Amino acid sequence: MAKPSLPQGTRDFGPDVVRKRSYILNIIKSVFELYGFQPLETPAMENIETLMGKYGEEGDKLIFKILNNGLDNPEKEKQIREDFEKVLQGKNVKGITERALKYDLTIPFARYVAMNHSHLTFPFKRYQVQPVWRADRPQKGRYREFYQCDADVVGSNALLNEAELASIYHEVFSRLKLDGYELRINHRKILTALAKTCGGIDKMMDITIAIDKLDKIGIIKVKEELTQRGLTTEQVNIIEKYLNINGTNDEILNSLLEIIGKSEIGKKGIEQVSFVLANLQPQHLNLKLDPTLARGLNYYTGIIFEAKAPAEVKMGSIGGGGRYDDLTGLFGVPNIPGVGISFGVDRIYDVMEELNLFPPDVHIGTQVLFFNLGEAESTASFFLMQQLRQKGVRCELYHESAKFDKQFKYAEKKNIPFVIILGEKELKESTCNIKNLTTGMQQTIPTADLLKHQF
RNA sequence: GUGGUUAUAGCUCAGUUGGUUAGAGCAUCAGAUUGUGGUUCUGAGGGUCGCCGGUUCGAGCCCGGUUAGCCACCCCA
Repeated sequence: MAKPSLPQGTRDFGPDVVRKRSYILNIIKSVFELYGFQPLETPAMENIETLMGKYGEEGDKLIFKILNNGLDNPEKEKQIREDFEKVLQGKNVKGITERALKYDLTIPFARYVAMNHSHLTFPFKRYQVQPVWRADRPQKGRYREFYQCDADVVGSNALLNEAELASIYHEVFSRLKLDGYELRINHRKILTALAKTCGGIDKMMDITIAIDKLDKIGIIKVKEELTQRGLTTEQVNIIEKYLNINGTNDEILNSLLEIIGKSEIGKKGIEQVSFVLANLQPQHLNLKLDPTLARGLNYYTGIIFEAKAPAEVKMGSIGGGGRYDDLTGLFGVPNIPGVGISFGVDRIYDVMEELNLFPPDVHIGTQVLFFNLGEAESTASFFLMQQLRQKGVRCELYHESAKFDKQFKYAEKKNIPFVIILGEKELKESTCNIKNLTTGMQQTIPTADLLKHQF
């Protein structure tokens, strides 16, 4: 028998890890609820045409496709061979694969809204916490199965939503003690205006992909890449001027007005960003306008967000989002605009682990361990334990009569803070010993008082 | 998908130009200790050297392939 193993890029989560993940997830979910979002879940798999073509050419390649069942049916052999020929040419054929694992939560949500818009109350605010799958090659902070936590508002053009979503980022990261995070915003229309002034709208993709790398590769390489992508020196110079914009949010807005303010679309983008910034206290939210922020997903049309891990951990993006004018239009229901954000829990986990930000009590599962010191003693302990459980105290009784040494070590390993020792002597006297393993302090109390004791 | 790099005990890692029986620390288990853990001491168990093949009298070490981790590119949370 071969050694068991996991598929590339997937992980098991042991008890400690699940507790820490839940700690993060619970904070995110409760903040979503605090802002009036409602939960939604969609299936792990979608019909493949729901997903294809929504994430750009690269995205399509990273979608996990599911092989149809029954391909070995001899009656269909001829058709299947023909279909498979098409697969070899890089096409998707229903006869071979008609379903795929979901790639993100936004598109399935758009599909849901398109299917249910007639009986949803708009604006519809939903949050969704589920795994997604990408056939990417794994590396640090990149997995093939990972969780996304999304909050979206659909059916509203109000920029108030953007302001609220920015506050959610702040609230969640503050509660996680992840100070030092950075939230950057930009506007697709600002990027569009830039593209229009140099190279034309069809160069938009080339320009955004290149300038998005500024942080990583520096201005010189970005210029090289722009030239390589077919921009003239004059156009590259405008972009360089754009990339050199710096200063406070207000200063950046002014510089942007200078470069692209003449274009209607650019002006509109700048206005919207100003509005959102004006309605928040950006300095308190680590909120920074960043004209170089691009984001790959091509359905964004308005303000875009990116949350970055504290600079010292080299993780990059731990969340992102933005506004999309017409996502449900892809599914035949036009004119439902939306805006949403996403948290990448797996990356947030890695960052928190690296910065040691989990609270120590995150590991406390069982609060009290009853020692097992014999038959009569354990029967009495069991009875007491059940009463404590009724009170909501998480307890367990050691599974067999054993030496003290063993039972103490069990409690230690499981991070159980209290043990209750009830032996022959205590049984006679109707008392029990409560020992706090953190402090080493021990007290003897009448069993009758145990239920009143605070753990 | 492309390139680089790593893989030895549960964990972290040594392992000489290829040479007899592959080591250490930590962890585990047992004992010192039949009602008080964390310290200490003694002892024990634990390995198909990731997997498959090749070169060689002989491979943990060299070569090829493969799987997985990590890193870079692409892209992204």
